[in-house]
Amino acid sequence: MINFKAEVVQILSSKMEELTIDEIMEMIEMPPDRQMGDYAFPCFKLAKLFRKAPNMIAKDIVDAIGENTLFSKVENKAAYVNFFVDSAAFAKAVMEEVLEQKDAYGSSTIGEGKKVIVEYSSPNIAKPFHIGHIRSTVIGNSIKKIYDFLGYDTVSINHLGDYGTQFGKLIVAFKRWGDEKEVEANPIPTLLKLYVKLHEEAEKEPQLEDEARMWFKKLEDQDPEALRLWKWFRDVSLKEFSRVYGMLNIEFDSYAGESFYSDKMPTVIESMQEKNLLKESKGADIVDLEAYNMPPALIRKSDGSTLYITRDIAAAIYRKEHYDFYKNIYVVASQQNLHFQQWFKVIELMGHDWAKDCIHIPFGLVSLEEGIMSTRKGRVVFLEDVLKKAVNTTREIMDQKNANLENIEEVAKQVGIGAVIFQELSNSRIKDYTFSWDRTLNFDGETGPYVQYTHARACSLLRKADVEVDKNIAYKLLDETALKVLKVIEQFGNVVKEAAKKNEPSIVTRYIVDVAQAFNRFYNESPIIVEDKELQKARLAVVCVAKQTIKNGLGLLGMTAPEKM
RNA sequence: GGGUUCAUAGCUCAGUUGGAUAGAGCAACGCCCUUCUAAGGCGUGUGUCCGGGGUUCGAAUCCCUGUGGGCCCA
Repeated sequence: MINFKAEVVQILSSKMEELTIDEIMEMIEMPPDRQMGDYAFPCFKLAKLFRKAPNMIAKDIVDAIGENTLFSKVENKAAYVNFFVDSAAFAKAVMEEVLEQKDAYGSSTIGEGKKVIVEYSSPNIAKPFHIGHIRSTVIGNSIKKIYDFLGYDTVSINHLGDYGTQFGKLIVAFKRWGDEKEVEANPIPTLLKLYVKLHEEAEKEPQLEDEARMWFKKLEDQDPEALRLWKWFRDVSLKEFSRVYGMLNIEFDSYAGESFYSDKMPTVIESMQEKNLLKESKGADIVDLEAYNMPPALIRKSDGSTLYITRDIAAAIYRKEHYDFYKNIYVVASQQNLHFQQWFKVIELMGHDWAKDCIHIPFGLVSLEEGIMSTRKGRVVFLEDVLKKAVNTTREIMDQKNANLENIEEVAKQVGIGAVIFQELSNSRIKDYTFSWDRTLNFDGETGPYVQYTHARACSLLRKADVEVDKNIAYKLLDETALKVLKVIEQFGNVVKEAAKKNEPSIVTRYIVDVAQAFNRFYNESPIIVEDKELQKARLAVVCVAKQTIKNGLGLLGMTAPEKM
């Protein structure tokens, strides 16, 4: 594809030897309105260099440039030099690119040969999968897909919370009050009930806590009964999680959770001892981080048990050895900021220069209108319920609008669940938000259904016209609204790179809305299927590339693009 | 108390490395389906960009400071 920006730089560079190519590249801007041109070069900064008023500099540059084939007009306005791209040349460049690349349009090979690990979702075993878990799950999945699209070799890891003293408690509770059939039938709610009951009973009967500690010890010592129960709890929980992952269409390359690293911690602690990092404090082993303005990292408690931080360090070291990652990304709530800073620092102090390749991607807190979520107080919204309700609502809307659709169930799932994912990925990660059914189930405006609907409309046009779109198009027939669509589409590649750079899927989400808005304006203003076959073909080509861009974009969010809805 | 993060329209939020008149969606009201899917399009109104300083040709954006909220640590 012709790089118009590079052409602008070339032209400017030939008129101004005082500036380097890179300096000019840095200064180029996109005007806020297309009427002002496609690229702009502001001259304010040059005032000192040329000892002239910025307006005059801009005027001189324009006079010097004269005629050019790629740009229909070069104009001076105030202190700006504005470049107007020749419409036909631009349309040709964009459309050829999309039509050639198809599903790969917007992708890149910049990540080739580099391995990126993305850890996300990571729920706790035997605990409900609630609306708070959606963030890590969906953001992480999208980040993985974005890196994939840029050519990186990605590994997705679900770091399950499947180890710790709570399993001792669970074993005790199950042995006392549990029923195998009940657990099998309804695993997580039943296990949760048992867990809560143990806490209540332990207040009256404190020796239950000791019993629980004993059973966890047995688990660590590979006692057959403890191991069997733990594994069973893990399996039934995972089965339930898998149902939700299935609805979201999310898969993981690895489910290596906390238990997987339990036997890898002693060597890590030894290595810290060798490096003289550990200090004793109140019977516990810590790494003093005062020099870095952080509280100490607690590596081993006075009773000898290890902590999350030790497990995370062991996991990171294992991953470096096993995967030799280029980047090791953690999609975990911002509450854990300090935790990550601490152990990244410990890794660095251990002499691992790859500490800088470990990245924590934080996101904000989800709360309910009634307050912060609390499973024990029953203040919780289950993710599966949200997804089901979204599908049902979609189904109701479809029954009114398009009841004859052959695969209506399937489409209702794609749209309903897509709506939840899209909304989750609409705002910047870091923002806190309050979950609201109204907002989740509203399908008007900047929503997933809006974008999918736009895609379905485009598909419908292509079906109706039933002509093959190729690159042999009368580009000059396209009018302003069509060009605006192409102008947005051209940005896709940059948008994907920007989203990866900032690890921010919402950049893609909002971009897709821009594409859909531009397309819908075009759709309303310009009849596509018209008598004039040449014009029809040109407009259909716009429909085709818009459809392709929306589809590719939705793919990066982990969504599908139905052809009918 | 320390750290961290956020504050933009009634609500939810965008706003690229400082750049031209600060933008979307929701909500409200009005218009557009005998023509390609109305989950759509068009139009109407609203801003102390949290307050105060500073940097400069230019600040919602950068620096300092104050206020208010979230989260984390003892």
